[in-house]
Amino acid sequence: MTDLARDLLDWYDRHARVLPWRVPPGSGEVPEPYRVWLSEVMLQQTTVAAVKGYYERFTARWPTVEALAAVEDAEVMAEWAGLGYYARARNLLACARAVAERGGFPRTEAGLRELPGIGPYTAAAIATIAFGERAVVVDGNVERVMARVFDVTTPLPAARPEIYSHADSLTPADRPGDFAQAVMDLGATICTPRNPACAICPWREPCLARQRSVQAERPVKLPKRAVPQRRGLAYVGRREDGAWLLETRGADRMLGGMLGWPGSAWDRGEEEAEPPAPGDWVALNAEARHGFSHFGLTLRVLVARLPMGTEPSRGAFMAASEFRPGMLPTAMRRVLEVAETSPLIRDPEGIVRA
DNA sequence: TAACCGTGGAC
DNA sequence: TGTCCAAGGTT
Repeated sequence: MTDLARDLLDWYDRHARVLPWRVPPGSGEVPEPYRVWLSEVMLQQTTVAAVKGYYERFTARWPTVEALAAVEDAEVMAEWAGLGYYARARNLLACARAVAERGGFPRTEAGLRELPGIGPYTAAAIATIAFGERAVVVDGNVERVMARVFDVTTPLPAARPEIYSHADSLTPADRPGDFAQAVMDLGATICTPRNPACAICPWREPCLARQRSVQAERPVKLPKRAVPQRRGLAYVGRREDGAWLLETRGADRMLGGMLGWPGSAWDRGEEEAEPPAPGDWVALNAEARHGFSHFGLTLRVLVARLPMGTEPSRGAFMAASEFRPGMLPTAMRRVLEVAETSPLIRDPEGIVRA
């Protein structure tokens, strides 16, 4: 083991973050593969703070991969709502069912890599954290830490092979899982993107970027292009008994698998779409805005109070007692907030009485 | 390779 | 208010 790895493990033994999916470092305990896998998938491009509540709810409802595998799609998607990147939830279910079918998780990085939603990072992380395999774990934290310690000047993402070899050179055969988590903790708490706390870093002495005072400029990244703006429209229909007209979005669309309001496509500049049911649709003045990772979206909102017996051409009615705004992805929640400024939606029964 | 795929918090 | 970004994967 290198001196750097030893120094970092010593630091980790004293400063490891306490997280719901972790066991204490150096305890000899190993967390269940199911919990490691679930946490790693949730943590893909997502902050620890955002994941905690979702992780607790998922593990409380579904304590094993077999339990999760048996759940209906819609139930899991509703529980995932708000966490984003919904392909993760679709792959999560596909993976759970494959694992349940084969009788457990593969115990090697290569085996894990075959499963849906498990890429190079996640396969390495599960193999090393849950099974103790020596695997080279490279996430955004590791990229930043290695780029600084070795003063990598090649811009990301082209620097990935170089960074991988640096991480490989430091990863020990003993406690490789703790080492991987230690680098990630270092990146999350000390070697942060902005204002790194070099003064208290266990790697402050060997760090080349700190020696050269260029740590703020590492890693070098290629500029990303500006996000375009798109428009569309959404229909929020509510029946006189309070039921909501919703559709499950196709898996090949944006927000695939999630509940949403029927409306236009957003990708062809189309602001027109047939209403999902006959009725007196009223356009509201306010628009719903939402920022996605690669475009901004503005939606016109049309609302209608629909009579009992209405037969929708798109979507289906969901009883008011079954509906919660938390089942919706955030963009659709924004549409709902705008729609609820109209009494037609906010209080359909009041209209009936009037 | 590069585009696509969400969200909320920090600054 | 705008920008950046987080334990990435898929195509």
